[in-house]
Amino acid sequence: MELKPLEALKLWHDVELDLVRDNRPDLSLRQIVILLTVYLEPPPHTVRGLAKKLEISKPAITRALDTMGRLDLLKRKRDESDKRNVLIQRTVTGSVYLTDLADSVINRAREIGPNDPVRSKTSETADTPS
Amino acid sequence: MELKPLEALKLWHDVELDLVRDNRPDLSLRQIVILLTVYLEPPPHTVRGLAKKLEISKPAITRALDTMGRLDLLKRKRDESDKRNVLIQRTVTGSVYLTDLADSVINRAREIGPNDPVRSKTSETADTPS
DNA sequence: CTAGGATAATACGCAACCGAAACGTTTTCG
DNA sequence: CGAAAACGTTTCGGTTGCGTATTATCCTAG
Repeated sequence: MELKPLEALKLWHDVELDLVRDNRPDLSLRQIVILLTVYLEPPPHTVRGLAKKLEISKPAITRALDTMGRLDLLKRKRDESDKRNVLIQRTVTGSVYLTDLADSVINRAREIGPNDPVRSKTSETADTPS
Repeated sequence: MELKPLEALKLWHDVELDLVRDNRPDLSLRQIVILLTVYLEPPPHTVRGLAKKLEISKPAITRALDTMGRLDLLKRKRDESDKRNVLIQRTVTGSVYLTDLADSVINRAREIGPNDPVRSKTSETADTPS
């Protein structure tokens, strides 16, 4: 898939705008990366494993699990074969969340191609003061 | 441009991972949206205009301008014709920041197409405990 | 069965963010 | 003029995030 710089930035902008407006719980960059990793890559996922792979500190992972667990975006489960480990698992709510994200990316990407990158529907809410 | 759900999520994941790892100053979702809007849409940009368009509160815009101004990602300028207004302007540093972001999106998007969505180079840093 | 290593969680101090409300300045309009 | 509106900023109280350092629990060797 080929993109020009302005198209790439517009895509990014449009999707992030969807995220901001739909005011879902606003997750930090780290949290979103963790969530996506858990859902995209094959289990098992542990705190240490995620910390190493994503280059995020372990406490940051733990806190992210606290927050996203509270939001039911994923859940913890002790590893019974080695009780030091915590396995991070997916939830239905998390799947829905990411499905929505994927939809946003797909729809915004679809608009990109045959479009003038400058004037989209944005000019209807003018940025200039009245 | 057409994307499948898994491809969309993988693209999002990969780019966000670039952002986390390159540890640039980590901007919040709102901040990135503000930054992108200022650079993608034609000026002038005001606090009130951005707040309305992005559905973000005015104090949040002000704080974002403080932070990103400190990082030299954009700058303020009083509107001389109406001194109540503050015009938000671009900077070289901000352009570089977004150019890097665009590069990341472009490169990650290029990898998407003819690729197996499951096993990429991620498996070399195994997520499983040793 | 005890010492050492590994894992996740917690404590602490700090910084940043948020929304609502209040404020100071500038412009507009009666 | 003087009052009202518009604009951006600041203040307030509260929440959340981060990293470093420490703790509690569990496994594994010797």
